Amino acid sequence: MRYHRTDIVQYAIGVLDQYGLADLSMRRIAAELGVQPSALYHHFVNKQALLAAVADEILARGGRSVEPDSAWDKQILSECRVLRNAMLAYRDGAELISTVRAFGLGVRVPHGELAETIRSAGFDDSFSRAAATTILHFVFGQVSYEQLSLQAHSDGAIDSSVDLPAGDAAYEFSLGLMLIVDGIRMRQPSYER
Amino acid sequence: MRYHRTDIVQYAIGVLDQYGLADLSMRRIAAELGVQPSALYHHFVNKQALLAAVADEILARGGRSVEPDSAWDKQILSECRVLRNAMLAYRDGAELISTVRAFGLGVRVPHGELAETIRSAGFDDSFSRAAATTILHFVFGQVSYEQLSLQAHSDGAIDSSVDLPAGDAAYEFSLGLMLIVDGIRMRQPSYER
DNA sequence: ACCTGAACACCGTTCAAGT
DNA sequence: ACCTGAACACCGTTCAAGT
Repeated sequence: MRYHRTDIVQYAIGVLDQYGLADLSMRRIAAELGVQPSALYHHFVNKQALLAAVADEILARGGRSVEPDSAWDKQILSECRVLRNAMLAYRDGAELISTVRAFGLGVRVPHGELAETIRSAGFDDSFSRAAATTILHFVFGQVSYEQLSLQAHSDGAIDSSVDLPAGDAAYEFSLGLMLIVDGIRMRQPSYER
Repeated sequence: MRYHRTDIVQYAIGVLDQYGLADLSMRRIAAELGVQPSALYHHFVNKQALLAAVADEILARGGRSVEPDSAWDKQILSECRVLRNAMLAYRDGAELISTVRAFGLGVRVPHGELAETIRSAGFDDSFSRAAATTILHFVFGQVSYEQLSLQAHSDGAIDSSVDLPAGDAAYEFSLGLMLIVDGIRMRQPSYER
């Protein structure tokens, strides 16, 4: 059997979802494909590049938010919800995306869309980009934590004395996002009371 | 030579600062101590526990914010600045703390203080905790990213086509924090215009 | 209480060679 | 173009045994 980059990414997503990020090794992916580990290096320069491709595919599968012509704040909430769902759809999805970003690799995270949406509310480029970054930091942190506590409840592997969020995750997500969006709105030139 | 937990943590911080988180291995710490790797397991059940201790020590060295009796929002900014400085003081400090948190281990992160400060502004427990969590997600994400781009500029190891923040990190930090704090303030029962 | 020495079951990556 | 086979230089962790 001969494979392409895309086949490998599909299998890798399967491994991720079944075994988790900690067990997403080159050797395991290779084994799953019925191939020698070294074969993967014909398709990806290294493991980081493979993980980046997996991260991009997970985000791509989540789709894009298309709120026709609703208000900028509704649009942001919608874009973030799509992003959150994309990550929640696979085991350790948020951790994977965070990890790839921590490598300094480019992941097709919707920073541009968010910044554009904010700019459409009348902000300049520099502010819009910074605000979009703020939103993304929150989203990745929140969803990673959310996914961690999901896992903590399913297996017993996590120290229960720490007790994680526990509160309604979807609520916490909306609340945090709303705080940031409100903070942005307050800075609109046209903002009154 | 015989060591205690605390000695090992000191050496581990040295290894972290010199070689980075990726090279902070049990074997390297042991080598630095002039001891067999297995010796470390007499002091820590596993690597995660050792990393958690290192994370706690780094945060402890950062100290605590003591803004006598200034306004709640100033207090929050101060607490976050202290936290940021603590992480920036060591190579990969923010990544380390994020990693330990991702394990589901308890790190002595100032969540309680932040929540208490917010509660002092007149919010209920549930909201205060959620808002504190929002702030921390932002802070860890932001400072990790900040530290990544510091590293990207010092070595050439990071894909320069991705080009990271580039903007003034301290400014971005303050801005993001301010957005969240403003969002919180807007929800104060006593808030007017 | 603290450590050694040896082993086990893994990693990511390289490289010559095959088809 | 895609893969094998073998090797290299690492990991974290366990465990019997030493002092």
